Amino acid sequence: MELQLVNERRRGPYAAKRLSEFAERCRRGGLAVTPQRLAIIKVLLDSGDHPRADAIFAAVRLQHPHISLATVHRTLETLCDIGEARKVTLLHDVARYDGNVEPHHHVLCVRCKRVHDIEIPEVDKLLEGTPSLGEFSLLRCSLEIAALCKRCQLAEKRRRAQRHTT
Amino acid sequence: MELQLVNERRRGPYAAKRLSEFAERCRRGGLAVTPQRLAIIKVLLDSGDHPRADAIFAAVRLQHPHISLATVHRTLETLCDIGEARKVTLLHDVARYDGNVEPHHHVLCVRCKRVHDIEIPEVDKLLEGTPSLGEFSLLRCSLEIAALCKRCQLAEKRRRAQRHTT
DNA sequence: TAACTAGATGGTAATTATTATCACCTAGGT
DNA sequence: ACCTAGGTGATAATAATTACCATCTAGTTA
Repeated sequence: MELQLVNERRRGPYAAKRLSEFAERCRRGGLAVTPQRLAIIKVLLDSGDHPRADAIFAAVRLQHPHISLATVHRTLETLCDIGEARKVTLLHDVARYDGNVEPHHHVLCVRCKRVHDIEIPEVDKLLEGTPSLGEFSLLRCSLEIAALCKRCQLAEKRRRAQRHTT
Repeated sequence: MELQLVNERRRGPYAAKRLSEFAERCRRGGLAVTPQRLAIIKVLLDSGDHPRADAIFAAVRLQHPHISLATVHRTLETLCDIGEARKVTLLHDVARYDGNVEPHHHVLCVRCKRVHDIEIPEVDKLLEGTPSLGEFSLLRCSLEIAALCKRCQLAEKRRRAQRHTT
C-alpha cells in the first residue's frame, strides 16, 4: 500500500498547464473569460493550502482591489461546476453527525446530500503500518463517495425533458 | 474489492448495546449523565440519516420541550470528543477549494484543519467495476485522513506539561 | 440524607459563512 | 460599433454555530 504526500514542486508546471487551457475550457463550458475568473483560478492554482473563499478573496484583492467577495464565492462554485476546481468535501455546509462509531465510510448524493453508511474493509486496513506521513501522525480515515441517488437522477431527467418541450 | 451499504437492520441491536453502555462511558469520560445527553444520544443512535443538529433538536424536543438548541450543538460536539459519535466530515465548517482536479486524497490535522494532498492509487481504483450501489450511481471518491500535525502535537504536549506544573 | 460545587443547561445575543437581489457593466458575437 | 446574455459589485438577508451568563442539577462528600 503506497501512501505519499503530493510533491509541492509538481504544482508549478501543473498550474501553468491548467492556466494555459483555462480560457479554452471556459468557452467550452459556455462561460465568459473575465479578468476576475482568471485572477481567481490563478490564485487557486498557486495555492497548496486548500484555501477558503475569504483567503482567495484577500489574495485576489491585491491585484483587483474592486473585486467583490460575492464574485469570489460565485466563481469558485462555477469553477467546481465545470470541473476546473473541486471542494475538499462536498459536505461543508452543515455539521452532520453519525452514531455509528465503528470504522466505516459514506456514500452521498451530490445533489440532495443524503448520506448512507458503507463498509469497505480494505480501506479500513489502509492506515495499518503507516503511523505517520511527513509531519502528520495519522489517526483514522473515512472515504467519501460522491454519487447520484435514484430520486435525483429521475428529477434531473425530468428537468431535461421539460427543457426540450418548452 | 467489496463495497456494500450498511444493513439498516443491524442498527437496532447496535443502538441498544451502545445505549446500555452510555452512562458508564460518560462517567469514564468525566461527564455527567443528564437527561438531555441521554435523549440526544438516543435520537442519534436511532437515526440512519446522519442528521444535522437542527433535526436532532426537533426530534429531542418532542420528549424534552424545554431543551435548547445550544445544548444540542454542545452535546453533539461533546459526544464526538469522547468518541460516542462522529462527524461525517471534519471539514464541515467552511468550504475549502482545491485547484488540483486529478484524483487524489487529503490528510488533515484535526486541530488546525490544515489540509495536504496525498496520492493513493489503490483507492482511485476502488470504484472501477462498481458503477452503482443500491440506489446510488457512484461518481468519484475521496479519502479524508484525520491526523495531527507536528505543530499541533507539540502545542498539545506543551499544554499538558503546563497543566502539571500549575 | 442534606448540603455543596463543578459542570450543565436555557435563553439570547453575537459572529460568521454563504446566498439573494438588483442596478450596472462587459465579453464575445453580430 | 453595436447588442445582449450573462457577469459583477454592493449590500441586504439568511442560516449555522458559538459566546455569554444567570440559573440549575448530577454526583460527590460529610
